[in-house]
Amino acid sequence: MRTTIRVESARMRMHNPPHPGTIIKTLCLEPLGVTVTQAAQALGVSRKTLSAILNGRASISPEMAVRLSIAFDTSAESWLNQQTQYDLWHAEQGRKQLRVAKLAV
Amino acid sequence: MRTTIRVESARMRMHNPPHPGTIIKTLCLEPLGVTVTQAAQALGVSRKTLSAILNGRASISPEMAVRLSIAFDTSAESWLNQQTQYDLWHAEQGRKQLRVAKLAV
DNA sequence: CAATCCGTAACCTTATGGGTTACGCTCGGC
DNA sequence: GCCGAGCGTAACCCATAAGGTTACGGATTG
Repeated sequence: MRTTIRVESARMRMHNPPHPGTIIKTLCLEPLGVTVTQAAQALGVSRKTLSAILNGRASISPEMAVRLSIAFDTSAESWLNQQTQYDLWHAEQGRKQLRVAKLAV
Repeated sequence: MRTTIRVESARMRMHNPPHPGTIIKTLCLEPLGVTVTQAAQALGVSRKTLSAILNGRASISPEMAVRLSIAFDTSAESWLNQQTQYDLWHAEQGRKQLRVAKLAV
């Protein structure tokens, strides 16, 4: 079974997008009744690494996205895109502080 | 007659996506006749930093994506997505080496 | 009480983005 | 032929961050 994760479009996004770890917890682990320890072992990473992601203290790395895609039969792309949206939103918060000249009109 | 069947999915892309730096060079700098030095100054980064990106030795960071969006009047998201696709393709190359157990069927 | 589960601190390694400085190469104009 | 502009990049520094191991304390449960 393939799980489809729906991501809001860039234009509709006005609020802080959730950290991907939140999605993993609520849409993957809890429905399956899998503990963090079990999931970490299945993913082949330490409990600390998974815990950091679940609690928003670490990002989804490209390799982790592939691991998630295997464990939960999803697409690695969807996980990485969620991380991208999350990172982008935070980067946009500092847009006005950047001193950048326009090169194209 | 020989029939070529093309199978391509998000999970296993056939072609190595170009590094975002290639896009910047060919679609942004060259058409505008802007030198690397000029572009670096406009973007507010060092020549070394931009050069590393243009030559595929560094990634597009979220902040850099916002800088590019200002300088070239594009969307930061598109730049970051290009980087994501690039990273993902390389991460997928090591998929079989990962020891991951399935948690969902 | 004992066993789990979990967050996380402490500590280490590796990787990477970004800055500065400096070197050598190439190329075009004078 | 000389000189400056442009460029790649090495060397070196700093900060951040992912990932690992070990260990601790708190919460929950049999």
